Amino acid sequence: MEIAKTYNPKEAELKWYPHWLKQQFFKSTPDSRTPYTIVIPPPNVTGVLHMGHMLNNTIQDVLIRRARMLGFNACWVPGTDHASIATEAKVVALLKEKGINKKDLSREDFLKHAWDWKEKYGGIILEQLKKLGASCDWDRTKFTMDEPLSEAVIDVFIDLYNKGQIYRGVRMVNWDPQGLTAVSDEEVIYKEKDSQLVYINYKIEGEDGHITIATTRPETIMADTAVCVNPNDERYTHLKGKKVIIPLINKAIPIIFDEYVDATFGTGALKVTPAHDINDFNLGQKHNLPTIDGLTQDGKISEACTIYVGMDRFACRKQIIKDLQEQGFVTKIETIKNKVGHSERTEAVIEPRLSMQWFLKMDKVSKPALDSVLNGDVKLIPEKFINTYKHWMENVHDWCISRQLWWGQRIPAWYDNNGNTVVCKTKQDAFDLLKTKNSTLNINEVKQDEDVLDTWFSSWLWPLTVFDANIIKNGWDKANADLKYYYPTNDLVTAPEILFFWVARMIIAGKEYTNLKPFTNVYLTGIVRDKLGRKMSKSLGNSPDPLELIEKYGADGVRVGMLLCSPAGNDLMFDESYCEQGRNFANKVWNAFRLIKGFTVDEAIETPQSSKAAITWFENKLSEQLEIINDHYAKYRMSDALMTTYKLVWDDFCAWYLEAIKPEFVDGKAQPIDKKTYDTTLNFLESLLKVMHPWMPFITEEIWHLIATRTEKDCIIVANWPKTNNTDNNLLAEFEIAKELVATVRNVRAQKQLSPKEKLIVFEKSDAERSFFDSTIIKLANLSAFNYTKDKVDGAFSFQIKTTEFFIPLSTNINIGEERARLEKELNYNIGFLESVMKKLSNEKFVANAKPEILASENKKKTDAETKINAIKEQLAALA
RNA sequence: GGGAGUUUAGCUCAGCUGGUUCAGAGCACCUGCCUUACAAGCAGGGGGUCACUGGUUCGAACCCAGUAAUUCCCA
Repeated sequence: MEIAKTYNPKEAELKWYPHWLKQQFFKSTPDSRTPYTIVIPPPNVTGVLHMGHMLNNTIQDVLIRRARMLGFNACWVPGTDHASIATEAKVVALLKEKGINKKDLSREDFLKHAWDWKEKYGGIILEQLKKLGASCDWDRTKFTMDEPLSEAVIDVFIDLYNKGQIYRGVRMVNWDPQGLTAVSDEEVIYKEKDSQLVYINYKIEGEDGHITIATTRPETIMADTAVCVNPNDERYTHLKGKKVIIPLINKAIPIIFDEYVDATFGTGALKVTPAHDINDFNLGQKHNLPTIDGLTQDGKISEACTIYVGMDRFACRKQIIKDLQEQGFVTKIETIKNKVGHSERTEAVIEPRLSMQWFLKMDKVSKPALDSVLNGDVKLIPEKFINTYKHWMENVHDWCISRQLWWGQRIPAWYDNNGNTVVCKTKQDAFDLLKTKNSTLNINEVKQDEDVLDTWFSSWLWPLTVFDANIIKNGWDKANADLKYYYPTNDLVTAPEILFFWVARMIIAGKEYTNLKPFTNVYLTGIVRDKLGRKMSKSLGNSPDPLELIEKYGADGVRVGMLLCSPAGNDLMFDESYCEQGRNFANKVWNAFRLIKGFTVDEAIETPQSSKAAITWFENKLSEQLEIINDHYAKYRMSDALMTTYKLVWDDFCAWYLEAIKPEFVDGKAQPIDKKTYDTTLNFLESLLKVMHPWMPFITEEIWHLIATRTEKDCIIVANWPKTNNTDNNLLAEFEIAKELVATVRNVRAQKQLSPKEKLIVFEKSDAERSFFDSTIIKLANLSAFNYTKDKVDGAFSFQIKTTEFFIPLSTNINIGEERARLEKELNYNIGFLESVMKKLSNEKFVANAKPEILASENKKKTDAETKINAIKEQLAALA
C-alpha cells in the first residue's frame, strides 16, 4: 500500500469522528468505575465558534480523553446557554428586518419567534465543536431553557424568596437604553473616553453672584435637585442656606454640604442629580433630596425636564451646551478622559437609572462559597486567582437578577391591583394566596411580573440541573443516580472573566442545594489575543475563523497550536504560526509511521547490538518522560505536558531512536530489519500515539488503525494510557554522553569538511573495554570502529566529554595553529571556572553554611575541572 | 484613587525549596545540505546587564524595599 508523503488531516477527521460516535465512545452512564466529569461552560446559543471557545474546549477535550484512557468513566456534558439579552437582541433585529416591531407582538408571539430562531440556529456552535474533535456525550446535551431546567430556576427563585434572600426594591441600576433592560455591574464595560467637562454658572438666588459647577453631563441639569460643596471648602462657606437657580429652566435648588465632594476636582461644586448617578443618588438619600427622572427608558429627555422633551440624550447634550453658551452660562469647556460604561451586549452607553428590580442578597449565601475556595476544597488554577476571588466575595454586592426582557425564565411573582405581591409557581396558586389578603380579588386581576431572570441565574445551576433538574424540588437526599454519581464534577475549564459571573455563583448554588462543591478544580484559561496583544473581536476583525484554521492546518494541528501558547491563566498571544507548528508535528508523526511501515522484516536476522541498546534506552526514556508528562497534567501545566510530548516524539523517538534502529542501505537497497526490533518499535509507536492522542485525536486514531487490522471497538480513544516503569538513570545519563559524542563527531566532519560517508575511528581514553552503547555510537556516528586506549593517540583530533578524553585520527593533517587556539580557549574557560569554584570553596562562610550536597558538588566540580585542565595541557604539549 | 498580577533571547513562555557547567525550551533567524520517512525536513550556529536601583545572604533570575512600564479587577 502506498502511503502519502504528506499527511492529509481531512480524511482522518471525516472518518473517525463519525466512527467514535457510532461506537458510542463518548457516551457515559453510571457504572462501577470512578467517574471523571466535566460540564461544558455552555456557549451562548447565538454564538459561533471563536478562538476563545477553541482554546477552552480543546483543553476540556484533552482532559476528558486522557481521563477516558486512564480508565475513568469520562463524561463531558455539552449544552448551550439561552443568553437572554444577546438572543433577544438578535431576534428583535431579525424581526425588524422582516418589518416586524417587537412592540407590536404579544409576549407569546415573540417567544414563538425566539424559539423558532433557537431551533434553527441554536445548535450551530455545538456542530462546530464536533469539527474540533470534542468528545462530548451528545446524548446529554442540555439547554438552559429546557423545560425541566427552567423549572428548577423558578424553584430556586421561590425557595430563596421564601428564605428571605430575595427582595424587590428601587435601586440605581445600569440601564441599557438600547436593550431596554437593566444589566448587572459585571456586564458593564468601562471604556476610557474623551469627554467634555463643561463649566456652568448657576446664579445664586436673590443675589448677583453665581457658583460654577463642572459636569460631563449637562443634559441632566434639569433633573438636578441640589448643588453640593465640601463643608471644608472655604470658597463656599458663605453660601450656607442659599439656593441656586438652574439655568434655562430657572428653578431654585438648595446648596448642600457634604464631605463626599472632592474640592480639587472641577470647581469643587457638584451638581446633584439623584436619578442619574449612583453617587448622587446616595447623596440624595442622605440629604432627603427629591428625585427627578430626567430621562425616558430609551434614553430621551423626559417630560419632567420641561425643555428638550423627547430629544435623545446625546443630541440634547450638544444642543444644551450650545444654548448655555449663547446665553452666557458657560465659562469654559475642558476635554478630560473619563471612564464611560457600555453595555457588554449592545455597546450602548449605560445610563444609571432608578427602577424596580429583584435582588438576591449575597452576604449570607456567598460565605460558604468563599470558604470552599479559601480552604482548598475548590482549587483555582492558577492560584493567583484566589486573591481576586477573595476580594470580590468579601465585597460582593446584592445581585440584581431581573431583566426587562421576554426571553428567559419569567419571574414567578404575582401582583394584584392593591399592591400585594406573592411569589409562587402558578397563577392559580397566586390567586389563592392573594385572596387571603384581598378577598374581592378576581383571578383576571392577578398579573405576573413582566420581567425575566438574569441568564446567570439559570446557568449557576448548570452542574446540578444537567444531571438532575429536580434537585431543587427534591433535595440532595432524593437526587437521581446521575447526580449522585457524577457530582461533584472534577474539572471546570473557563475564562477568568467569568470567575464571578458564573464560577462563584455555581459554588454558591452548589453549597446552597447540595452542601457540596460543584467541581474540584477550576482551570482558568487566558484570553486569546492577537500577536499585538489586542483582544480578538469581531469588530476589530483580528480573529481568525477557527473553522478556516481547521481547514488549513487540520483539527490536530490547530489543537496543538492553541495549546503550545497557552499558559494557564495568562493571556495568549495567538499567531497562526503555532498552528503551522502543530501541522508540521502531525506530519512528522506521519512520516515516522511511514518509515516504520516501510521496513521489511526478516525473521532470520538476529537483533543487532546497536538496536538492543537503542531499545533499552528508549524504554527508559519513554518511561522517564511519561512520568514527567503525568506530573505536568497533575499540575495542569498543559503547554508543558504538550511540549514534553512533542520533544519525546520528535527528538527522542524520531531523531535518535529511529535513526539508531533504521536498517542501513547496501548498494542502494534498504536492508531488512529483525523481527524483535520491528515489533518493539511498533509497540513504542503505539505507546507514543496514546500519549499524543488527547492532543491529536485524529491522526493518532488514523495511524492506530494503519498499524494493524483492528476490530471496530479497538480504537485508540479507548486504549489504556501507558504505564511507567522504574527508569535506569545511569543508563539514560550514559546515552546522553553517547549523544554528545555523536554530535561532536558530526561537528568534526563538518569542520574538517569530511564526507558523512567516510567512516572514522574514535578512541576513548579509558580503562574500560566496552560499553553498552558502543555499537549504537558506531552506527549513529558512522564509525568503522570505536576503540579504547590507555594512552593518548598522537596526531589525532582530541576532545573531552565530561572528564573523558576522545581521539579521532584523521586522514588529513590537523591544523596545529587552529587546534592550539581551540584548546587554549577551552583551557581558559576551565581555568576561569575552576577559579570561581575555588573562590566558593575557600570562603569559610560558604563551607560553614552550605548544605553538604552543595559542598560535595562544588568539590566534584573542582576535581573535574582539574582533570580537564590537565588533559588539555597534555594535549597542548603533544601539539608542540 | 484602592487591590492583584506581569516584566527572562526577535516572538511565546519554562525556570518548583536561593546552590549541579544555570541563564533554558519551542518558534523565528543565520549557515550548509533536495543524504532513498519527512524541505511541513536534516546537520550546525548566533542571540539575553533575567525591567531598573538598592538591600538581605557565603551565594540572588528567585527573598525584601523602592522606581518604571504594562495588564486585569474594584471604585
